[in-house]
Amino acid sequence: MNSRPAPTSNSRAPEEGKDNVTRLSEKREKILEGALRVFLAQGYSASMDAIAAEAGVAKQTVYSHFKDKHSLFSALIDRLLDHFVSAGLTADLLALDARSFIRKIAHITLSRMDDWEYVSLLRLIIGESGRFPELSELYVSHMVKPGIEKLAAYLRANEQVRFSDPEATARIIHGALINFVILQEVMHGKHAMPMSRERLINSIVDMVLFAGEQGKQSS
Amino acid sequence: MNSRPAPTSNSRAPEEGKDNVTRLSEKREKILEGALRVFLAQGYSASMDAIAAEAGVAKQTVYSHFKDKHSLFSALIDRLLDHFVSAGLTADLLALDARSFIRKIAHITLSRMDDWEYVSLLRLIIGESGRFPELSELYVSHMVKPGIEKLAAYLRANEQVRFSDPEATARIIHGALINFVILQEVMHGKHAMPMSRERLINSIVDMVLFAGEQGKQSS
DNA sequence: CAAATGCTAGACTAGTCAGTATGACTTCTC
DNA sequence: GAGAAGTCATACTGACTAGTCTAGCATTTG
Repeated sequence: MNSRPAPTSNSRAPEEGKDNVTRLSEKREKILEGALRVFLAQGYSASMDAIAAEAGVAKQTVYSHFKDKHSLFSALIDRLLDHFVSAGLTADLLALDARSFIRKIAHITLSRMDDWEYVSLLRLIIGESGRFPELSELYVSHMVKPGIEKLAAYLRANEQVRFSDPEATARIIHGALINFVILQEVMHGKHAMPMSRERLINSIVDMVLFAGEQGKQSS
Repeated sequence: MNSRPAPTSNSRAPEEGKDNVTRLSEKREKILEGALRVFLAQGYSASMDAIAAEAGVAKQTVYSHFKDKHSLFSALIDRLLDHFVSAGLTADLLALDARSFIRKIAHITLSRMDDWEYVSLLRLIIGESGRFPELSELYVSHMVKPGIEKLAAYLRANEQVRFSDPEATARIIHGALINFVILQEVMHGKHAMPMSRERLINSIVDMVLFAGEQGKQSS
């Protein structure tokens, strides 16, 4: 026993034309991609063997790039958060009129319902917010806070509407949208309580604009 | 070695005055209470040894009442869901005027932020909604759906307000409230983005009433 | 060529965990 | 008092896991 198997022809492609730095981060990239699939599917309890296998990489290689499981997990979540942050609301939206602006924001937020990675990330961050409070705080401060602040800034600056408390109003809009994502997709509620995105968006837009109109009259 | 320790004086209180059924369910109750504390604190990955210890019961006793870990977990979540459902909105609230009604609903919903068990349950159900979709569906159909339907029924029936889509409006109110709980407590966002409950509630009430008022005028 | 670096497969350590088995103790019922 | 039912502490099995170690292979660099 203990027969060492025939050394599998360890063929590695030449990979010419790539400098050291690129090649250095190549394996790291593969590991993060494998970890993404496995962690998002199975949660933090996923095994390091499964991650290495999914990444197509030896377990030792994982440990040569990341100190331990916690580090890998944190690095992955950081990366994912960065990825989704960059897809936030851009400056050109601010030129839109109030109705179009809110519609657009709502559409962008709800479009993430179709993104398995986003839905799984949401579930993972909320689920592990007990064990990894620093990650959920990162989510709040990097994704939620800037989004709500930008929305509030728009509501405060726009001439067409006036609210007594734009920050709270922004939270209501955001909460209605994110909770829809959580309820329908994260918690699989779309069968038990179906509702089209358009219906929700229409109601939000109407409600906000009515209230913003009223705020102007009473000022 | 392998010295069997002196049989600890297995003193059991007489427990007179309790019939068989009561005594039968006594251990089960202790197990569920221990499981509650441990599962809510550590998630599904908590060990059965830890649960038995927390319940003050032998592990074998746990397995004599529950087939396996999954059964115990499901039974516990079922029970917790029942517990929180019963504390929902009661019939006497329906007599309130629109402003008071919405305030009351909001206060009740947000008061659960102070309940460690509720916050942990929310985190647990969302976090395990990948592994246990049936539990999150139970949460949706037993807690969320009835609540939103009652709220929508009120909004539809009340003479003081009129909405083009009461169901969607109810979802907005519910989403704004629950998301506040998730953001502030479940995800520990209350330090990064503090906001008083009263501010949120005032904005929700104003927004809904303005919109409900407008809906009447345009009909 | 020779050293260095990064990788691979696989064995290994030390520990945990779900679930089962054992044998003894207590209480109730007949 | 005998048997049944429930419980207890403890030990055990088998599987799995995080992380380490070894020894060898491939490529780059000096």
